[in-house]
Amino acid sequence: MDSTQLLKGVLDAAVLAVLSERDGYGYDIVRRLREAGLEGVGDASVYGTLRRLFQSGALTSYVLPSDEGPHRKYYGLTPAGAQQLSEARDSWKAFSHTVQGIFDGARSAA
Amino acid sequence: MDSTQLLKGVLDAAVLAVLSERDGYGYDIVRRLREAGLEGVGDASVYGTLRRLFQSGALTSYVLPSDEGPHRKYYGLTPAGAQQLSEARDSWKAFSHTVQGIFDGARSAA
DNA sequence: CGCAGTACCGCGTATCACACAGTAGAGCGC
DNA sequence: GCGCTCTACTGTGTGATACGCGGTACTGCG
Repeated sequence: MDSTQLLKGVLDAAVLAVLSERDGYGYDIVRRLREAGLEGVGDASVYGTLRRLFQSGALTSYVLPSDEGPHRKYYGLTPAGAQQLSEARDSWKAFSHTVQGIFDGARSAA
Repeated sequence: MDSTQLLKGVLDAAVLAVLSERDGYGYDIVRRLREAGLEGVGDASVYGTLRRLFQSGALTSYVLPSDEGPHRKYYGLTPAGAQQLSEARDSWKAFSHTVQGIFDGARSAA
């Protein structure tokens, strides 16, 4: 199974969710997502998502120097981002419920 | 929210699930999926999915005449298809659990 | 005969995650 | 000082796939 396709439409929300806990920068977010179970997530995917979310106004960003490497570009949720997270969460809930229902309706390989 | 993206990676499994109940033809499957809650699913998406699944060996197909319209191309699961459904179901379970965990970890716009 | 409903395709498009490669700063060993 | 590794960010091209739109074709009805 290719969870790549499953990820679509969820990565945005996952990034927003992770950032709602606390601000973070790209490299850090990748780590956090992987620790959360999205093990296969590619770094380029996350950076791309961050750019998209930022451009759509869901995120703010500010750069801070680091003591162990190049500067870090931190991202945080805007109110619009928080709302988007909320909506994504609702969508996810409805969608996952629907899909679950379809699988439950299927008789097969227990 | 665009459930289009969420659908990716799930439509295959949804079609397999619906067919595990009983064989069906394209037009019918579209209706069944919509009734199951996937309201926005496009017919072309389903036909494309059926073709793909058939070519990958997950489905068999046979044509029957209809008394109220053109012929119908019925599809049914092969053993490989049943197994793919089973795997997809497992993937879904793990994935949805992970995503749920990420949303639960987020504090936000309750 | 035209029209609606059923049934099936094909083509072009958009989105999105990913692999891969490249840039760059900081600290380490030699 | 040089190369190496780790941290950190970015750009390009590719593949998968759902969708919109349009087209074909058969049936029954007025």
